Amino acid sequence: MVFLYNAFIMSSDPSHLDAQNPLPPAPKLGLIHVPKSSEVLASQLRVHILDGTIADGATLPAERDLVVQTGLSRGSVREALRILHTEGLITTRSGRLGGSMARRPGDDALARYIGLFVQGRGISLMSLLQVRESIEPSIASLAALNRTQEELAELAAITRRVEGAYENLPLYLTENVKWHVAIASASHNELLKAFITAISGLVFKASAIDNFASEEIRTLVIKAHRRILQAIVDRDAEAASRRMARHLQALTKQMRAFVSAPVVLR
Amino acid sequence: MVFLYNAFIMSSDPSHLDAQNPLPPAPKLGLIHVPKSSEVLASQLRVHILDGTIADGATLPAERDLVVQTGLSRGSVREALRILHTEGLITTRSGRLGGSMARRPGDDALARYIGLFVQGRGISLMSLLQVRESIEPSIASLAALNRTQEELAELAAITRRVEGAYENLPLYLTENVKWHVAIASASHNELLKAFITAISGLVFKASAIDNFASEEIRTLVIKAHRRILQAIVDRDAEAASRRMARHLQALTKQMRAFVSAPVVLR
DNA sequence: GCGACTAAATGGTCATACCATTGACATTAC
DNA sequence: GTAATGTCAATGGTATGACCATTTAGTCGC
Repeated sequence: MVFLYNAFIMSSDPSHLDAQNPLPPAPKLGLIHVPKSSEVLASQLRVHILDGTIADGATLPAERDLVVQTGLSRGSVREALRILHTEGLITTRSGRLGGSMARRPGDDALARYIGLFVQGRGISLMSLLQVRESIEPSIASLAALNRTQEELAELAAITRRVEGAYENLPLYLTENVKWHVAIASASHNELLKAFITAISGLVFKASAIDNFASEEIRTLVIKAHRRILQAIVDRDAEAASRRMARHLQALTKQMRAFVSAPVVLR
Repeated sequence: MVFLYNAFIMSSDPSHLDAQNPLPPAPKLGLIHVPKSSEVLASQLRVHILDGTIADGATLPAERDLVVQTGLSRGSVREALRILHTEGLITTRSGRLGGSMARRPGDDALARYIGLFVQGRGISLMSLLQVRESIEPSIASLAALNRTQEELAELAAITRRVEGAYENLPLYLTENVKWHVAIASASHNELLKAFITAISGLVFKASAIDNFASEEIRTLVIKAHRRILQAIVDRDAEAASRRMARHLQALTKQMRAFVSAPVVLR
């Protein structure tokens, strides 16, 4: 950047002009964004983490090593690491054998940012439920097509756990979230799974405040779960999608009263 | 933290024991996570930005002011600001009247993290197309229900622009993305809009590399756009959803050949 | 009035020192 | 021998102070 600046000064200096060779017409220059040193370093490391050059779980050089490798100050190096940490691309530990460890972006990181978006924009619970109704029928459909035998066993297990938690409302709600995530896992679409993990978590947090899941509702939910599971067992994608859609419509109907307020997170 | 540590030392010191009053059974202690000072500051500021105490566009105190207000070092303050910047919650400018300006999380920030997730996890184009097919029919349906008169005009305009770019492939592709985003805007669901903005952008980047949009395909796309738009004009949610689903299925079919490779971003 | 210069405010970077945490290794007590 | 204990080195966390770079308000000269 310093170089660019000096070059500009020089080219503006008339003493450098040669009357026989006037300057060529000034090239059109766009806005120049001068990146911060920490951002440059973060970008380089990010590329290597994302493309696997730095494998998942591998440790990055120590901060002081990065200082000598890059020629930057320790503060700049630390800011770069802080960027990557915020992006969920590294974790950091103190102490001997400490350091920064690379990791692939996970559902949790994405869920966190979706949460920031929802809270910061004041997204209503209604909108959240619309999103859920949009994507979860497809998830059920994909799960019916793609589920493995192991996932089927896991789905049966979590379905039973939801039923077993019938009397224990907090447990029931958390198991319920896990049920939806388990279906998403069986869809074998990681992005949809990440979305539904985030959405379900947010709906849970928002609805756990005014706990609205009456016994009657819980009974209906359990019946719906069984029917959806059966469709997935039968590899009946169409039925899985349809039943999931009905299930969510029924739930949304029950939540109408709370639905206009923006989502509040604990 | 220092206090906790000292207290623990003291309670281990036998000279403090009273034979008549033996220590009560040790209370169960969980893992203690000691947050970094920068994270504490970032959390506090984040809350205020998200809940609007620091309004959108308001400028935060200067770094040196935060130093005196918080008692932290400038490095820690800067790391906190770097966290918020990475989260998309502030922008920063140098110079007099510079500083950090609060802003609500936007589609761009969320799209960026979805991009990180997709690239870092090696999500395939097929998966991306599945997500698009999951959510965009619902978006079309909501758009049919919620569109305003102004949005209708905008939709007609962008539809014409796509048609006008028929011969200009790069322009055609970017206008095509805008068409999908415009539909999402009309749905009045900000989260779905953010999702489709991200997904469309990723599909665009991935497919712009092997440009596969033949003339034949473009002709079909334009016809489909018109029919979807008509359903939205007619407030026919069911038709809008159905036509969008068919449209996307047709597109996906055309992309089959490329679909197994992971998404590569430019 | 208008341009050029100056000064001040602010973020960006660097260097250095020291504290805090953690785990390997040696030492000691039994 | 083995387990408890202590020591020390590696590493991240924090603080200070200085200076550079960028941007704009204000001032001066014409």
